[in-house]
Amino acid sequence: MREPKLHQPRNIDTLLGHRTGRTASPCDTCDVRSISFCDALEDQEFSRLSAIVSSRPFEGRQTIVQEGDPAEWLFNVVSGTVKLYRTLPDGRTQIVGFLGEGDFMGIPAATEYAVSAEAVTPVETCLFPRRAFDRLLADSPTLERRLFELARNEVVAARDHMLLLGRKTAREKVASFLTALAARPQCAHTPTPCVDLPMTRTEIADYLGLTIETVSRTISRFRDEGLVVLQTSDRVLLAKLDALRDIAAGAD
Amino acid sequence: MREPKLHQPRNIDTLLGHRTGRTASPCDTCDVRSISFCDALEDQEFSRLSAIVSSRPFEGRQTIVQEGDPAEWLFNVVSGTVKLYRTLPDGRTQIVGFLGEGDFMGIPAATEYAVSAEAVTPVETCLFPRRAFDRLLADSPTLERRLFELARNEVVAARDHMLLLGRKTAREKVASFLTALAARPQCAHTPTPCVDLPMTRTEIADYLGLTIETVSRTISRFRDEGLVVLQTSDRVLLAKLDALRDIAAGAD
DNA sequence: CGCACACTTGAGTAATGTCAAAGAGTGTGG
DNA sequence: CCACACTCTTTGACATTACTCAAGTGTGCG
Repeated sequence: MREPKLHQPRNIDTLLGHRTGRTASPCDTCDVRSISFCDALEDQEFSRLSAIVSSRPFEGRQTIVQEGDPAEWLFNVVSGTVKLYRTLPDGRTQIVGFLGEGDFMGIPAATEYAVSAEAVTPVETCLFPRRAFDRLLADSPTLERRLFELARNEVVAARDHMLLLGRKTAREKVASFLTALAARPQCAHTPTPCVDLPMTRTEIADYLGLTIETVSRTISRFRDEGLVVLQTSDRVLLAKLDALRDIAAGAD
Repeated sequence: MREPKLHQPRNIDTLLGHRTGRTASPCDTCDVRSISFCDALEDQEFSRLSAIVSSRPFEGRQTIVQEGDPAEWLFNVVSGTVKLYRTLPDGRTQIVGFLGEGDFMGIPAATEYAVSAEAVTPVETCLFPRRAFDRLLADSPTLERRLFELARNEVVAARDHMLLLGRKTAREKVASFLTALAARPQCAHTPTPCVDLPMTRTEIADYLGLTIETVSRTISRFRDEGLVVLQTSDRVLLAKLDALRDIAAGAD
C-alpha cells in the first residue's frame, strides 16, 4: 500500500546543460524552483548556487541525516515526502514536521543536525555542501533574507503544533492533521478535498503525539460519522471539511 | 507569594544622556545589552537603534500583546519574566515559551502577532516601532544575521519542546522543566542548584501540557523521593540534579 | 495462492484529568 | 497586631481519555 510513486529519470539534464554551453546542473530543469528558497536569488547568485548543487535520490524508509551528525550537507526536497523527527533513548519518537516538494531542510543547522530526517516515500533531493553554502549565504543578503523568512515561518508552525500537542484531544489532533493536509498547495482546494497520506499510521501517530491505535480509531469514527470517506487507507476524502475544521479548531 | 521583585528606577538615565552630550536613551544604562541581540551591533547601527527605542514597564499579569493584533511594536525584555502563549476558543492555553532578561520578542512577527504575551512578573521592556526597526534591519546585515540566529535557536527550542509535549510523561516533563531552569545563565551552576519559579502552577501546567494538579503532585512526589526540596512553593532546590536530568532525558 | 505488512477492532488498564476540599502564604482593615 | 479574606497550592476520591496487549482483517506482492 505504501506506493512507490516512481519519478522520471532526468538523464536529459546533462545534455541540456551542454547544449546551452553552461555547466550541467540539476537546477536547469528543476521542477520546484518556483516554490523553493532558490527562487529568490538573482541570476548571478543563482549560478553560484547551481555550481555547488548536486542531486541525490533516497528510497522510502531510508535515513537522510541523523540527529547529532555533523551538518555537512543542506537539502532541498525536489519530490516525495520527508519526515523530521527526534527520539528519546527508549525509542519514543516525535515527528516535528513533514517536508514536501520545494521544502528546505537546513535552516536551523548548527554544526550538527538537531533532528533526524528520513524519507517517507522515495525522495529526490538537491544538496549543497555546508561550507560552500555558508560562503554564498555570507555574500547574499537576498538568500539570507529568504532563509530568515523560512525560519520565522518555521517558528510559527512549531508553536502551532505545540498547541496541538499540548492541548488538543485525539479527535482534534487528527482533524487538524487532515485539514492541514487539505490546505497544502498540492491539494485540490475543493469543498470536499481528497488528501493523500504518504505516511503510515505510526508516522501520523508520532506526529500527533498519539498511538497508532488511537489514530486508527479516530479516523474510523470520522468515517462512521460521515465526516470522511476512506477511499483506501492512505487516501481520504474529506466529506465534511467545514465540520472537520471546526473540530480541529477546538470549537466547543 | 508571587513576589513583586521591584527594580530600581532609572531616572538617572536622562542626566547621563545629557552629560555625554548624546540623546538620552534607555540603552545608555541598559543592564542587559551584553546578553541581548543589540550587542551584535556596531556603534553607528547601535545609535540608530537607540534613537528609536523607548522603554515601558508592565505589571505582573498585564497583557503585553495579543495574538492577532497588528504587530506595531517589537520588544526586548530588560527584566522580569514574560510568557508567550496561544489559546483555543474554549480557553485551553498552551504556553510556547518564557522570556527572561535579554530575550527578544518579535522575531516571527508578520504584520500580526502570532502569539500573545503576558507579564508573569513585573517586567521592564524596551520597545521598537516596527517600521523603523524594519528599516534599520534592511540596512544592517549584522542585525539581520543576529535575528536569523535567534530565529534558528527558536526553531531548535520549539522542536525540543514538541518532543516533550508529544512524548514525555508528566514526570519527565516536570523534570525537564526544572533542569532546564537550572541550566539558565542566571541560575547558579552548582551541583544542587536552586531555581526560582516566577510562574504559577497553572502556568507551568500550560507550558508542559498538563493540569495544575498533576504538576503539583509530580513535584510533591519528587520531594518525597528526595530529588528536590521545596524551600517555598516558588523556590525549589534540585537536590539530585543528575537523577532529575536522567528522568528528564527519558532514560529507562 | 499465501505470506507479509499495515491497518482495524476489541477488551482491559493505567496515566492523567476532573471535581472537591483542605492547607498555606500574603495582604488588608479593624 | 491579629483576624479575615483572598489566592495559590496541595491532597484526596473518582472519572475518563488514551494506551497496552491481543486478535483479526485487508491489501499488495512474490
